[in-house]
Amino acid sequence: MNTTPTRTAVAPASHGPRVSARDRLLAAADELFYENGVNLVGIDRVIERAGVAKASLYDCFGSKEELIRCYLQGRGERRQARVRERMAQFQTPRDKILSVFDSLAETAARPNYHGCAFQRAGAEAGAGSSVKRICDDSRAWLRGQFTELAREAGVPDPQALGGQLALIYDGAAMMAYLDEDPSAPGAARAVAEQLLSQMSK
Amino acid sequence: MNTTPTRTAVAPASHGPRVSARDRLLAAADELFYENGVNLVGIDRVIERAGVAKASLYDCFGSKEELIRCYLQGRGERRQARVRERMAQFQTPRDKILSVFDSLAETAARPNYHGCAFQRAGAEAGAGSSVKRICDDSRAWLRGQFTELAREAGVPDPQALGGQLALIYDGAAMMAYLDEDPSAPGAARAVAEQLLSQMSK
DNA sequence: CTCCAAACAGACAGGTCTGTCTATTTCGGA
DNA sequence: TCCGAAATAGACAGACCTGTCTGTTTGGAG
Repeated sequence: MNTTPTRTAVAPASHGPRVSARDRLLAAADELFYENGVNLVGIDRVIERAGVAKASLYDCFGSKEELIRCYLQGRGERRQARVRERMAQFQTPRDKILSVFDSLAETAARPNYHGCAFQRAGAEAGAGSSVKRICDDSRAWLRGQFTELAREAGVPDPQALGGQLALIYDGAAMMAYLDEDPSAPGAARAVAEQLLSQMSK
Repeated sequence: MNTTPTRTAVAPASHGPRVSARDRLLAAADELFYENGVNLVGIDRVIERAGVAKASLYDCFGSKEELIRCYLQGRGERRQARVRERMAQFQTPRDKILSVFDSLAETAARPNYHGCAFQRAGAEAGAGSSVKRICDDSRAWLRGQFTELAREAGVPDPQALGGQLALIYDGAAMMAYLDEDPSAPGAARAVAEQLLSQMSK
């Protein structure tokens, strides 16, 4: 059900529902789940925000869990795009790595920042759930990027440095969220710089 | 209500209820809230685990929120004791700082580690709630310790270094939890060492 | 022994949650 | 114009949630 194109994804050009119920549900879920946590937000609030009937939600997604999965998938794809776009503006592995923290700084500076969606959803989800698996995938992707760049930079132990950079990223996201401290990503970037300068010697 | 000594805190030496209902409730809450998150665990599960009547819970604590507050307070006091004890075994500010990460490594290596209780509860709690305030207090205490030690170490900007160390601690706790990676605190300690060695030059 | 506070069991209220179901409306394409 | 898919409103079931209340039992202090 979650792969149904739902009539016309492109604009119907005239009256009728501007966007499909599926897209409105995803937009509402993205706001509500991210702002309040997936467990605290009920189906009723989502469909009310989306202006959609409950049956439509279950026709489109089949369950709340599947809606959460799709919400996180969208977040993941958008983060990947943001990070890749930033990285592409730089040449050296070192600058590409640091650009990830600039990307985080930009995101965390937004007034309605509520931390890393994958940290929060992963912590709320049960250990073996499919939601947790999606969070794990996104986390592994970012860590993999760091590790790959560390390898390209020619450091002696790319896996170790990749893990450290991912750890710093985690800490910055958490601190920016819980302490409402938008300077955290900048502090994390400074730590990363020290790690990189030390490594290159 | 939450400060009532409840009959006899010390062992009644004979039959009867070994420990007070209050203490059994706190022990049950400590396990269940920490393992599953404060929002996912209902009152009924707590009283069932504690072997206590529901009325006793509301006599002792008045509300679930107050029980959560007391649960977090206990966690905070125990963490403070652990960290202080570790730090006391070392002389230099540098070694005291690193000992905090050793303490975290020990905690995170336990099989039922579920991350930092204050990170998780703080993320689940609403922005202005009293639960969030307790989490903020514990986080501020740790950050303050780092900053104070950085000051004693004579670094040029103790606040900045204190924040960076707290950030690394956050990242290590998160990564150890979500990725089930018990090596994270060790990696964080290595980052801290680099920060400290660089600073001292 | 008597009294009182603590703890007990358990029903109950009122709300929210996920998910199902019925019956109706809307709209594009054949 | 007519059919079928998509969407609609809204009732409903069954479970769980927090919190209140009634009435009973227990055990130690005076």
